[in-house]
Amino acid sequence: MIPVLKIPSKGMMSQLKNKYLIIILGPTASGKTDAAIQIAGIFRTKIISADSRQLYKELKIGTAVPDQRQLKSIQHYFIQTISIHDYYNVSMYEQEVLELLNKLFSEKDIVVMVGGSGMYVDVVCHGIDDLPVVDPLIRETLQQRFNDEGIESLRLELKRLDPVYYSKADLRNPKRILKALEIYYMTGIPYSSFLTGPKKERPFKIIKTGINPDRDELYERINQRVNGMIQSGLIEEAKSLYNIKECNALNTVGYKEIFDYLDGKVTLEQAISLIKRNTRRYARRQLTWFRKDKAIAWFRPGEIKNMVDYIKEQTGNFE
RNA sequence: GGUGCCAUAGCUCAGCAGGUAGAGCAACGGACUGAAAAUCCGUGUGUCCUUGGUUCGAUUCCGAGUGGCACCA
Repeated sequence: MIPVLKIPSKGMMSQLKNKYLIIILGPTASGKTDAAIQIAGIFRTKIISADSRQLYKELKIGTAVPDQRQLKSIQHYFIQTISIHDYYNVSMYEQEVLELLNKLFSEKDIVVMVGGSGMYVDVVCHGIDDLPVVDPLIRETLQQRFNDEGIESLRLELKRLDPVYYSKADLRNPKRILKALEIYYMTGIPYSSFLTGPKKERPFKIIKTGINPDRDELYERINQRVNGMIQSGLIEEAKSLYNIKECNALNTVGYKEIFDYLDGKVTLEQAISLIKRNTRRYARRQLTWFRKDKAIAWFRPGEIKNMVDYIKEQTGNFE
C-alpha cells in the first residue's frame, strides 16, 4: 500500500513566491555532483538528488553516488534512501520532493537539485497526472501474457479498449502498451482519460542550469569514470547483487554488463567496453531529453563562477 | 635492394567481367505521463591513396608514385 502524501496547502504555498529551486542537470559524468556541492556551499543550502538510480541503498559504485566526504560537506536528500526491492515511481518522487521542499524553503531561500534523470526533473517542475496504483498481480498477469502471446494481441486489445491512446501511442514499445492496459484493467477506465495534459504551476521559482562538455571530453570523462568504478570494486558490488540481478533497478548500465561477465557470456574486457558504450548511449539519450527544454542555461564543466553569476542574476543577487 | 600482396565509411572488410558503392561494429538523430541508467523508433556519415593513360564514362583495367604487410636478400 502506497501512503498518500498531502500536497502543501495553498496558504503555505503562497509564501514560496521568493523561493528558488536551482536545478543542475546534464549527461552522466559531466561533473554535476561537484558543481552542485560547490554551488550549494556558496548559497549555504542543501541538495536534492534527481537520479533514478542513486536512490537505491544497495547501489553505490555503479551509480557514482557522492562519496562520504561530499555527503558530509553538504546535506543530500534522495541518495540511497530506498531499497531495490521497494516499488517506486516518479509520482512518488514528485510528492516526496514537494513535501521536502516545503520544509526546506521554510529555512532556505534557495535549494539545489541535481540529477540526470530527465523525467524526475520534469515531474518536479511540471507535475504528472494522478494515476491509480496498479495491483501487482495485474501487472504480472499482463507481463506474462506479453511473454506468451507477444505484443500483437495486446495491441489489438488496446485498440478496442482505449482507441484514443492507441491512436497516439508508440505501438512498438511494449512498455507503453502494457502501462495503458494495466490502468484499464485496474479501473475499467481508459488510460487516455487520466491524461489531462495541463502542466501544474509551482509556487516557487525554478532556475535550470545544465552542464554539457564537448562530446570528446564527455566520452573521455565516461571512460575514466568507468575505469575508476572497476578499480573501486564494481565487480565485487555486482557479485553481491548477483542473486537479485532480475530486479528492475538492476537493469542498469554498469551492473547488467558485469552480470553477463559473471555468467561467462562476455570477457571482462568486453564487459568494460560495453559499459563504456552503453554509458555513452545513455548520455546521448539524456541530451536528447534536455535539448528540447529551452529554459536550460548551459555551461561547461568547471564554469562554476559563471553558473553562480547566472544564478545570482536570476534570483536578484541575494544569497 | 628484389619479388609478391594490399590501399574503399571512424574501425574491420565486401563489391564493381567499367555506369561515382555496402555490411558488421562504432557513431549520430528522435520519441518518451509511474520500473526512465528503462523502453522504443530512425539515419550511411565516403576525394573508393595520389597521379598519368585507355574509354563516351575509371573506385574498378594499365603504368608510375607514395604508404603498409609478407617473403627473399
